[in-house]
Amino acid sequence: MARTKGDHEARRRDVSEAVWRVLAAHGFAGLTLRAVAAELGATTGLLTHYFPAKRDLVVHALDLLAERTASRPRRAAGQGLSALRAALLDILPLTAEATASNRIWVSSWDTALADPELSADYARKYAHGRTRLTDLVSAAQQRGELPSGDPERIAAGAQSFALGLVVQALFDPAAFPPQRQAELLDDYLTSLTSLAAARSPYEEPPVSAGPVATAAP
Amino acid sequence: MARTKGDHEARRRDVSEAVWRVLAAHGFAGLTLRAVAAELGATTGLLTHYFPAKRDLVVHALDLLAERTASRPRRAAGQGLSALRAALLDILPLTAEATASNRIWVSSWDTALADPELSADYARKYAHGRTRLTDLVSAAQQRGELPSGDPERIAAGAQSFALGLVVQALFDPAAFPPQRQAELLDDYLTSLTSLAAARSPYEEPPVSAGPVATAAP
DNA sequence: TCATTCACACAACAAGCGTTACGGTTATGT
DNA sequence: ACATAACCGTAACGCTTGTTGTGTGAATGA
Repeated sequence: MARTKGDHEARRRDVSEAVWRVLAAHGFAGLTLRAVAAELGATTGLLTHYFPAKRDLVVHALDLLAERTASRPRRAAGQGLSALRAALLDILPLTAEATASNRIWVSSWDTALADPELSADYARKYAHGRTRLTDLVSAAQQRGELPSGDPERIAAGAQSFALGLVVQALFDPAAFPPQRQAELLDDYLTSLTSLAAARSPYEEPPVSAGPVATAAP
Repeated sequence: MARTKGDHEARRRDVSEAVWRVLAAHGFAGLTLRAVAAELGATTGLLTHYFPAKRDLVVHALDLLAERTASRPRRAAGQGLSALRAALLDILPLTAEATASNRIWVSSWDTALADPELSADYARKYAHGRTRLTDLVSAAQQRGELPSGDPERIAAGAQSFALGLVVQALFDPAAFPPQRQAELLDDYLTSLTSLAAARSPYEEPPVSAGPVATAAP
């Protein structure tokens, strides 16, 4: 029935992997059907056979990347705080593979922010990640490894920290080798650990203070 | 000498501002000379008159954005920890203008990561920001408002936190309104404040632990 | 075995891109 | 007042892009 005895879906995976390679090397600006075809050692005919349009190609590649990232072998996690640490480490570009994934991910933000539908999709995705982290924070709190405090807020902070570290490490891998990333993360977790349960020991003026006005059009 | 009595440089600023508007609305994928010209109410002839090529147009727009961001009115900063807080707040998308700037900035990461020269430029830029933060951290430490500890590391952590919060706020402005961003930042600063000077109260296996191998090709 | 169907190469398409050339208009220096 | 040069609209160029159509060889099912 087919030249390659091939699964239809398996070929689509091959194509998506070629998309990843092109994206990791040249970004979205360099993502053309011909570039993907060349990377695959094929022609655009193959691509259009498996994907009706470029948009579908990209969507499938990103979906597959997310899925694969979610289901990739995660590091051995203990319980409580240790599990939180493991989850955050799994986000960081500590390996070549994770670096490529993160690079693609960061690159896709341009496209995502320009498309409201995609943007909402991403927001949902990050919100989901936050609830996952929230559970881990709660568990760590119940074991007494983290002081009390709104677990959702702590999780949001942790996600911010990890996300920002990803970006920095991508731009300056020399300044942020794996070990340093882990050190910085541990610094962060340590500061969470020793956080007094009583809120804010110092008082500051509200955000709107200063010469810059608060948002709102 | 000219149709508009115009400063040459002033017109170039006008053009760059049109570039910002197009970028904020449609991202780099939607940045075409014709789109910029339309946004400006002019034609591509004007653009090519002021910029020899598209690349120069983009570079100038981003340079100007960085310059303007650096020199925009900053919120009243106190001393020490308060100054650090102010500097970090100035990064966040708390105003409509800052949101647009950050959105453009994040979008440019795709292009930047694909170009080694630009990438190095960005890395230098962030490194510079880190040294600026490092000074603020040192000052806060000398006033006893922050526990001792490598100020450079604390600054790197703070920058990561702010950067990640920027990204989250861009994708989910509803979940991260200005006040919440400030709360999360204050949470972070509070945790720094109460950080015990003695290092890491908990012990963990090294990074390379777990099923995932460490980087290095 | 023969018709069919899948898998893909190949080639051509229109649309949109950055860039270039040109020409008319307007303000300026002399 | 006149030459000059800046300003910028107009239009065309060649190229690349995503997409479409056609054709061919291999595998399949009857």
